[in-house]
Amino acid sequence: MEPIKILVVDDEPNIRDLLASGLRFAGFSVLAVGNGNDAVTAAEKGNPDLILLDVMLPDMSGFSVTKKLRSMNILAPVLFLTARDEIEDKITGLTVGGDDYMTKPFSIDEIIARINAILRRTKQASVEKSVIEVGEVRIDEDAHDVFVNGESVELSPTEYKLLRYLMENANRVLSKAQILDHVWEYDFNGEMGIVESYISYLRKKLDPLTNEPVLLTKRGHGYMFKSLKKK
Amino acid sequence: MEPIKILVVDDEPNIRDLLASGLRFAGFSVLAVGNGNDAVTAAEKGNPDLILLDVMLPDMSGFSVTKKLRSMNILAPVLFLTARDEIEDKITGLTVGGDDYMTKPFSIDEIIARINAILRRTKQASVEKSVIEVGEVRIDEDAHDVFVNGESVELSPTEYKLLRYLMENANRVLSKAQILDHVWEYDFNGEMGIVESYISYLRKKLDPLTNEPVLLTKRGHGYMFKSLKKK
DNA sequence: AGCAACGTTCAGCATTCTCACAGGTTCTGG
DNA sequence: CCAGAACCTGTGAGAATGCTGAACGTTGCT
Repeated sequence: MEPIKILVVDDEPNIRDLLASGLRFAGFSVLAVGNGNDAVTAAEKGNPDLILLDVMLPDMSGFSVTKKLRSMNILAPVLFLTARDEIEDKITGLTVGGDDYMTKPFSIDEIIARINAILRRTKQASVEKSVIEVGEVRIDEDAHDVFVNGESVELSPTEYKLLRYLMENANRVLSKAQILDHVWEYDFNGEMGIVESYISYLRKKLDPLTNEPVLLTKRGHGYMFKSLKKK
Repeated sequence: MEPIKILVVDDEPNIRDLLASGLRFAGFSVLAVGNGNDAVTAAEKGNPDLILLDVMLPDMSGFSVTKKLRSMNILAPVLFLTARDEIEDKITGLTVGGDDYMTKPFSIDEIIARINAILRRTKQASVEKSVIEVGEVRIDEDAHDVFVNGESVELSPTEYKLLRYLMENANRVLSKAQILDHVWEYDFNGEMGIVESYISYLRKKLDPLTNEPVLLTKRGHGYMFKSLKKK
């Protein structure tokens, strides 16, 4: 099976590397460049399945890059990255086709979820299903719905992301640092205690509906989503 | 089968030697350097499978090293080492890919376990399975779960590490000094009586579930995990 | 503006863990 | 068979870790 190719375009090396290593670890084949011209060249040669494109680039804007690509008949969907206070209005018009956009700062897991969502929509086969089901809990990625034994559960955005990350790694201990790095935005500067808080929130919502606790504390190591049956 | 190559980067010679000899004995091919510049050079030439990287280096931080490596397209996973008080502030963002981190002081066996965990997740080949099974006892390294004849047993972190070390060396006598060196943190300066205590704890938890004692005392020599069947 | 939902920190509480110690038990050499 | 060595294990103090409710600021919605 061919790996899915992603072209990452961001001028900040930190963000670029963060994205590259995160996406590579998630199984994508990644090519990363730092400006618009290189992006066009790389897209032409590399024929990526998706382009992760910062809107603010040193030489040309992400819009121009997209326009140029389209005129060259390169139709890979684009996931735009933009700072929170930058022009959200102008972006909305651009997310035609399969495109989408995200604001910085983001969490790496959220980026991957969006990428998968886009690829799913643009009829790429071989992309994982939009439903994650482990034991008694089921998540619908498209609708952002969570069900426990058929009963719907309302989760806040952060609760949802945390649960998804834990379920994607079911039956594997995840340290608080790993959870923080994957679920929270990359510029989060707080304490790990917040993970404990959110684990607590999730338990309060999930445990009344499950036959046995699904979120286990592995003292000294971290947390684990447990299910008897394998995924 | 090619040995797995590890690059060790730490400026304290004691720690560096401890790591190097411990990892060599565990079967890895080790290259050890003392600063960030040498690390970059060595990584470039040596093409290691994993990098053990102290965050505090004399010339540049572990972050910069990683950044430099990534920009050179050296994608070996990194296991960061950091003092316990440096942890809380700047550790976030480190474990995005397959990376992980550990706090100093550590135990050498714990380092090896983490290395294997990372290698298991990145390259799936040629790395031992995450399950250690000897006789009636089974350990799941990913979940940190312990089963005796199918029944789950709850162990504290130290109990778990001790049991793992004994099982990795099943049917071989281990002296208390060896156990102390492998299982306890390298700056532990207590008495060996602690080993006796933890052996006792383990027996109290394991013996009720086994058909015959698995932890044998070799008076005057040490302890041994015994199993009739070979692993 | 007012309100509700959310994210974040913090402090107090509870639990668990580590480790030392000490008295008891088993083993071994002479 | 005795004495000393080696080992076992209960007790408890203090530390580490984790849980949770409360408070507060921010954001978005009506």
